[in-house]
Amino acid sequence: MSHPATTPPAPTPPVITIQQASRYDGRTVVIQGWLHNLRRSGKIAFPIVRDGTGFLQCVAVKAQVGEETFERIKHLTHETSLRLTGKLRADERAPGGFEMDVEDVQVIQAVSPDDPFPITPKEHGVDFLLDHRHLWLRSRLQHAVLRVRHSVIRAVRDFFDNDGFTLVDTPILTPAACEGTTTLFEVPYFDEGSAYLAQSGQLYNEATAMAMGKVYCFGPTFRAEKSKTRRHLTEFWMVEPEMPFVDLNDIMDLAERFVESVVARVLDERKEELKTLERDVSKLESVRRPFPRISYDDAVKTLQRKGSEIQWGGDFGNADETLLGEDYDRPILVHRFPTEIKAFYMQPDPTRPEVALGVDMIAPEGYGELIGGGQRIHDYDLLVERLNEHKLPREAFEWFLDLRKYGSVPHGGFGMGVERCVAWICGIEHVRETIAFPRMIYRMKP
RNA sequence: UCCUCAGUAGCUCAAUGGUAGAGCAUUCGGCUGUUAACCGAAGGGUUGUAGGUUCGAGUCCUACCUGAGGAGCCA
Repeated sequence: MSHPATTPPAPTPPVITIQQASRYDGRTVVIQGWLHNLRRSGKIAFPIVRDGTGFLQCVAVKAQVGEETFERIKHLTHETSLRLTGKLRADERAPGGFEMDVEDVQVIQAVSPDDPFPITPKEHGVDFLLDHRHLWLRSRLQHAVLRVRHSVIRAVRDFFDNDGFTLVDTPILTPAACEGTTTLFEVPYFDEGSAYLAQSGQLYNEATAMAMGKVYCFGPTFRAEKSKTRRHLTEFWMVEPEMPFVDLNDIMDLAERFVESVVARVLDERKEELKTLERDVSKLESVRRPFPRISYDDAVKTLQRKGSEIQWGGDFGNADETLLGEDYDRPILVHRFPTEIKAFYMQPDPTRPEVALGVDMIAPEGYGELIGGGQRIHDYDLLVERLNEHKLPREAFEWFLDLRKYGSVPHGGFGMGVERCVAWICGIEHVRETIAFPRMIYRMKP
């Protein structure tokens, strides 16, 4: 079937993302996105469009686009979805360095003026913003935080993948308390009665490490504790490496290299976002090995000198962690905590059984504990003793004891909460902004 | 669970116990380089809920509801 030759069709401009704008300088392109803001005067309008990859200032001059198109642009409402055609041009006056001379606008769905986009350019309260989290995500700061989070997660995976670790994900539905300490979310589970949402993958990691060598798991973690602070979520993401044939020093070495590499990666990949967040990047550039290593004993003395009420044997409060971290320009490693305040599986120091071979990494600037970990008990009899001391049901831990029966080796690892890491790197107050849909004690919607 | 604070227009906040107001958002008008644009006008209210004190309550008292910050616990 043939058509009579008429005028050749006009070349269709390429559809590009805002991120690609610099590669199309001087060319006519199509941008698909949402109207972020609109400034206008009588004969010129500046629609600012976002498409998920960035923000682009556009310019529509009445004399160029024509009366009818200009009128349509003038009345566009916030967050209307649209397709803009125009020529890209480098311009210092535009916030992103590039702007588009609009030739045509096609509205995909217009936001009704009777029910305008609720989040305005002015300030809002936390309650309102969290109720509208599904829309709040569109704002510049939230967009920047989630892009940093994405880079952190990629950096975490790349670090372990390139360091000889195998990803072995651990179950989210678990039969009982893994550590017997924190409160768990209970869910009905067929004839078995109840299952509990995982609060850590570590115990399973100890099994997979004996099968695979160096392993890590990376997934959501659940704590049903009624914590109500800027550092807590009930659902958060945690990465947990576990290694056979290592001691506490090896674990601290790994934690150091790991955090250094994650921070370096974000500095490299997310300059724009850190700028949007007004993060003082010099505070991140100083995050280089080696990190100071301080024993719990010395940490307690330092804290007492600084006026803390802490006594040897007690755990650090948030104020203590801030006090400890404030003298350093990088994270610090505090090691060898009193055995009594640590989990049942912590390996005691053979030269001083009253302290355990555990380590916490405390972030600077008051962000608190970033990493917690240490060496695990590898001796069968000692582990049985600890289970008894902690009044944990032995039957539930038979499989865990098996690991000490069939070729046990010294081993250990740590866990890092992704949200605390992202909050620290971004320099934001509250972990709730570091995850798309935060789950907190009094908030589960949207 | 405990302590502290807050709730007024769609949003952010004012209002000595005496007529509920401003900015933003929305609508209309003006403006050719704006940067949270600006200027003028309009519409928009059961002051979280229930009770109480008072001639009179957004304001004072009691209880409750909702939320925030912190403590404990933790990453």
